[in-house]
Amino acid sequence: MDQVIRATAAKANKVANVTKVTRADIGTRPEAPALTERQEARRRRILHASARLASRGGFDAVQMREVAETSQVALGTLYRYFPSKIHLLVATMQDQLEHMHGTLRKKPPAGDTAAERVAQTLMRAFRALQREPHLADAMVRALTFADRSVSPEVDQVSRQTTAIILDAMDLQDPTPQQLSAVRVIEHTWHSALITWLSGRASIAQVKIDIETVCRLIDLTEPGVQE
Amino acid sequence: MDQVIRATAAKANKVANVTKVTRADIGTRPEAPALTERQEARRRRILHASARLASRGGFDAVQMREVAETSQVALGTLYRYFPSKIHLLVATMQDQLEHMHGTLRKKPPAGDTAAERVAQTLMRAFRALQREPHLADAMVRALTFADRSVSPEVDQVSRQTTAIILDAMDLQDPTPQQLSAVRVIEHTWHSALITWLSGRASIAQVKIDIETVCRLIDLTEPGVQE
DNA sequence: CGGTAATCTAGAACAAGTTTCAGAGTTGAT
DNA sequence: ATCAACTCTGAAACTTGTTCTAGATTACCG
Repeated sequence: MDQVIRATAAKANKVANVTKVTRADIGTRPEAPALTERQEARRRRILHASARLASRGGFDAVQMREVAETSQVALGTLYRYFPSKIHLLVATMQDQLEHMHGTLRKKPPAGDTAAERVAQTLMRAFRALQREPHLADAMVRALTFADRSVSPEVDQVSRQTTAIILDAMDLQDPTPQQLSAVRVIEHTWHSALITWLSGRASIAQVKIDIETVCRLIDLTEPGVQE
Repeated sequence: MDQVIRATAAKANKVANVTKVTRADIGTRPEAPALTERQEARRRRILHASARLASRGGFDAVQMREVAETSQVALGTLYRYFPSKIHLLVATMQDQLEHMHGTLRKKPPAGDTAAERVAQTLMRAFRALQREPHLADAMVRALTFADRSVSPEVDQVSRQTTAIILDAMDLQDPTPQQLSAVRVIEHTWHSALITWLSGRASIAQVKIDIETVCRLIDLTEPGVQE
């Protein structure tokens, strides 16, 4: 539960004795340290195992030893690819989000206002999550539990989410106010998911919350106010 | 990290063999199983130790063995009062929230619109959290990481937060729409705190987010629309 | 091809949350 | 005051995330 602090400490160590540059975070997307084919395959196996275990029993069912075993990789190797369980699950989320974004792109939401389209898109995503509630649990919990050492990866997830919402709004260049609204929508989205996952809010309630927050967009949409 | 599942399982067991009713959750407020004076004192010591350790190093610094030692209580006893680290930290949050609510009540926010008053109140709370960022970290992380087994306690925290916001709005009987807005504000509040705590958003950014979401209130305030 | 640095494996070891247990201490009702 | 039930203590044990180590394997450079 507190292993994160140790992960952070370790990372600090690595930075400290820079004798041999150990490349951190093989698992992260953007920089892509050019993986071997076999490495890419390993990475894929790991993410696949992670998602499968998560689908079964959520956050707690993703046990590092089991992920390693399932993906036929030594425990140490797993940790080289993903420096902590949280990193692993956040990476899993990135992976799933990409799928999701692709899927959503195919059927753009039909709605007159940007608010409607965004609400519709989020509800579509929500229904997808409902099909794999355990997986959703694992990913969302990891995301909100992540500490500073996972910031880059979490940020990446956040950017991806923003992209999905902006896509739904179908805007060329959003105003700062609209970007603020998008931020708030993301906040609401995450937090509402959590309350649903922990059984404190119904699906209907989440729907209402999403629709409510999406009205914020209307507030900014008319645009011509200068 | 996954101990929560075991805690849940254990609780299930307790429910299962109901030969001797083991009273669960001494730590929870509302039901108040009538604690002895000494028990009340223990509970207080534990919460105090928890808060103190959290203030030092955040979530990870609150180690159950150390909390037990500091509060002069056996480990088993600590677990009898608070069935998991998460329970303990959520209870700590309840405790702090009570303080906070009391403090806020003394100086009601000055503002013309409900939106302003709420934003002002939340920023005041935010500044209080900034004074003890580690404590804030511990409490918020526990809150969002909590699973179903902690739902009642988390719900209690949520109700308390709602009360604070409604207080700031200064309404007699809010409409369903206003309640929705309050829910969304709470979502934003929590999620914004997380992004700040994990270093992904600045204080200024949090302020903007809060002010943005508070505009939702204006949307519903005029009220006379039937 | 040969050598060297990086990577991978198996497995032990460590840390902290959680559980368990036997015995000592309290409490409450009679 | 006394007995039964409950609670507390101290310590060991167990689980799972994380780290470490020594010895294979692999990738790559010449």
